[in-house]
Amino acid sequence: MNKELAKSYSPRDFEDKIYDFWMKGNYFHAEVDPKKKPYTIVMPPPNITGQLHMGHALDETLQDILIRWRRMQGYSALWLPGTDHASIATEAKIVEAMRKEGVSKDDLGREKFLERAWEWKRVYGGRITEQLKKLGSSCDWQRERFTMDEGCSKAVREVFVKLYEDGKIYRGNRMVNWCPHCNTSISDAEVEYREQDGNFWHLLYQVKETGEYLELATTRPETMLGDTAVAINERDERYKHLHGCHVILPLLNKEIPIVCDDHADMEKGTGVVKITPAHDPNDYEVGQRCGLPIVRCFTYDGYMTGAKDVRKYEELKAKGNLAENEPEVLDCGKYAGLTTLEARKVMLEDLKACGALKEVEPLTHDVGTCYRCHTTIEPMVSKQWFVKMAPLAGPAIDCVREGRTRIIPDRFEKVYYHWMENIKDWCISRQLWWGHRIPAWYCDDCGEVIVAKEAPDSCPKCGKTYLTQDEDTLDTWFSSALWPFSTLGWPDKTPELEYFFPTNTLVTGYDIIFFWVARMIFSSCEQMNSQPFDTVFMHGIVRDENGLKMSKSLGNGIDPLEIIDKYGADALRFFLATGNSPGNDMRFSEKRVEACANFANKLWNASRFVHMNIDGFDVKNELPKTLSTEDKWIVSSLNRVAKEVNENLEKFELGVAVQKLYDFIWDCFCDWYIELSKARLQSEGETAQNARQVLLWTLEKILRLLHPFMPYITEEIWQTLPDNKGETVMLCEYPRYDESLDFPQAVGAMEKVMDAIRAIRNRRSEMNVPPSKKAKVYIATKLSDIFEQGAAFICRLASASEVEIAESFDIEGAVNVVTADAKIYIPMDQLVDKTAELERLNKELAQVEKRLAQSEGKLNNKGFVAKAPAAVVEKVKGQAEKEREQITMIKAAIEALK
RNA sequence: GGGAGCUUAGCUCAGCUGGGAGAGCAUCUGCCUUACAAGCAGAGGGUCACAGGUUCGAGCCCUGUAGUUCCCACCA
Repeated sequence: MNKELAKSYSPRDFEDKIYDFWMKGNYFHAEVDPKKKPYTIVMPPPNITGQLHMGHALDETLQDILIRWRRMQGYSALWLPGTDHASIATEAKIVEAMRKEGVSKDDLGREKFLERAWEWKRVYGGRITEQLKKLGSSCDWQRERFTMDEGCSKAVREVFVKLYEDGKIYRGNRMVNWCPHCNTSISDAEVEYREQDGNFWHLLYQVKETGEYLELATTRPETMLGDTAVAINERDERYKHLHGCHVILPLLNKEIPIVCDDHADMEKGTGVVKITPAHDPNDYEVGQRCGLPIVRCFTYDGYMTGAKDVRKYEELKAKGNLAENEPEVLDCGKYAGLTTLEARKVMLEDLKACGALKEVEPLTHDVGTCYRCHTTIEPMVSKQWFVKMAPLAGPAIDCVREGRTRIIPDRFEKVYYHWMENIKDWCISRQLWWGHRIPAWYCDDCGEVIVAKEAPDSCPKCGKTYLTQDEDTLDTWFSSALWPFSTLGWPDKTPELEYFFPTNTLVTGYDIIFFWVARMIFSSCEQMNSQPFDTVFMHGIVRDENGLKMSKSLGNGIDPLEIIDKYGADALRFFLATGNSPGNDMRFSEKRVEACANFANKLWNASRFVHMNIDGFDVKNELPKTLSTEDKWIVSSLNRVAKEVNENLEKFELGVAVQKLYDFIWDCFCDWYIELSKARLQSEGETAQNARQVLLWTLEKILRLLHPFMPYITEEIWQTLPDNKGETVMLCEYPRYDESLDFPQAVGAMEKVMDAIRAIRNRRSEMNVPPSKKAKVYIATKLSDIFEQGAAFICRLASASEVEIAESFDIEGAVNVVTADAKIYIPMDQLVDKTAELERLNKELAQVEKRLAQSEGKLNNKGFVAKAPAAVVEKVKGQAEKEREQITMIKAAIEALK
């Protein structure tokens, strides 16, 4: 590593090099170590199709901060990385790429398609992980996993079989969300509702028995071909006479019954509802209750069914292979083969023509769309695999309610409960090829269903060997739900699992609570009988500079890699950590990234200053035996900031922690301590040597404290410091509060002197006196010791030529400054504008008097004195005392001027 | 329809269990004070959305109102 610090801060020159250094040192690797406490984070696995975006950058940064911090605290800190196969997203990309070549999935066949998919994974799966490295992520790459690797696949089969054997997984025809574009079922969680303009089409169905017309409304008239009833409410007086009657379905002239069901709400519309059990979730329920046939009129890829579809159904029927709830298929005749939307148009014209369309009423409503392609979801009855949620939800709710898993911020716990308490069975089968194939086989001969971890040789029922595996694959989230334990070796009993599980912190965005967090919790409760992690640390999303969600379609995404290239990874990380409060969205701001880079630059230059002064001397990285007041002040301040940083990290208030550090490094260390040290550094002997040691010691602690946030620059600088213990700052002990390093008296004294310096600077600045013009300063104070000690600083930092200290002075024609502990005179005769000075003094007097009035108001308030904590009362008393003194001093100054 | 968040300086946002309103950027002033002009020293700028309430004391707690964003929900 470099022993020299470059002249200027240029992150590009060293970030990659440092990462290599860490990798070579194997510092990210965490071992099972009984001597240490484990701390584990499993990385939310990015999709293999993914490109690093700001959301990842935020997620990874927060995790890396936590893991580096815990590692430095001495934990065996494991950050386990990996990627997700993302079945639906990846398959869509591959299909799209194939389409451009004019090849379809069916052309290729399953086997060839999967070869191609694995090739895709090989090419792109590593891209995202390489990008993560740019951020400085200290993951244990030796333990990197993939949701479709052998271990994870084994875990998937294990869980599937177990749940099946427990009766918690079943297969059947149920209403599911069908995406006609992706050509697969999706789970409820994968449906996104979007507002769309539409219409209520009011239709008239004639009652066969009475000849009257029933009016009903629908937003999807094309489903009417699948109507198998109309429903009314049993108590609805308007329709009592129609119980047991029938209506004639227009266009088909088919007779369907009028049924009574509570789903028909008397308050809504006409109180009459058409019932399409095959294409509407509610109607499906009504159909089940009333024993209605299910008639399907859409194909699974979004067209109206026709003769061909009917034929398939008939074939199945002939074979006796119709399952429970298998929908009948309708030949839609003239509409067959049209897309559902085309059919809607034509049908509306036909309905109008036959007088069945009474009215068109425009409305906007929320329409379910596929979260991947945003195609409108078609609810369809289809044969799928489901996880029974009722037995899984209870323990998962208890897990959070009893605090075994804590969600931060806790308002998300409510969201979690609400979802869990109302959860329906989880449709886990997908009509896709890329994913974990469902471990179920069907006997071609007797139809027996065999669910097993490995492919069976023969049918256990009839002994025949013609078995066909289920064509479907599992929902991607089925495998990611097992991530916290499948990655640690489960179902095998590995030492890693024993040691690192349950994991500690899960860091993720609130947008995947349902997809992932909730499912990990119930899966872990079920399989491991334990929480998967003790804390979920939620963050928000990163929006663009205008507060809009970054998205591909808007083209407003900002590439983290470009930002890193421009400002360095440390600056980006620092930006993402600053102002981040749990669960809240944040806005990206290049200006602020720049400000963070400036901060890095500041630290860089401060380090150069330290080098300039210690190079060539034999300086130990330890505190000297005797500390001056300013040494004690900086040591105490550092010590206190270490405390605050640790406390805030414990609370996951990374934004607060990082702000405290920023203020300390910039204000306390750079702007004050370095300036204060200059005088001593120019002297000789022990005085200078002590200053060098404190500078080095403090800087080194600063680098440690800042390391989790800005890993690269801290390492680069640390490597150049003398007297280091160890090879890398990332394995140094993280500073903790140490009572023996707290010097309250010195801090108090230093602050009084700093107050005086600020006050003098302030006055000079108001009067536009350039620093080059020095002036003698007289300080009237009762605390002469403190100011004697601070005199050199006042000279240096407040442009004083000389400082004289006494209890009081009698000076005319001087500028006055009053602090809480001193009255300061600066004789600058030629600069003193008597009227202006009087004006200013009067203004100041008014201000202090106002404050005194506030203080006295409190103290005269019996309630306050009686009820406020003693410490608060004392504080106000002290303030009032100082304020009275100040008023006396200011009044005296006014008198003197007159 | 239900739920949640947000509303603080010109802009973007912090503000821990209630105890004298903060940062960054922007604006203005003065400085090349040899670590840093990516900087230093200062200044201005806020009825903490509004209205009530609790309290000795409210940006913070409670109730209501308005605006805004998001989540959930089968509204035909």
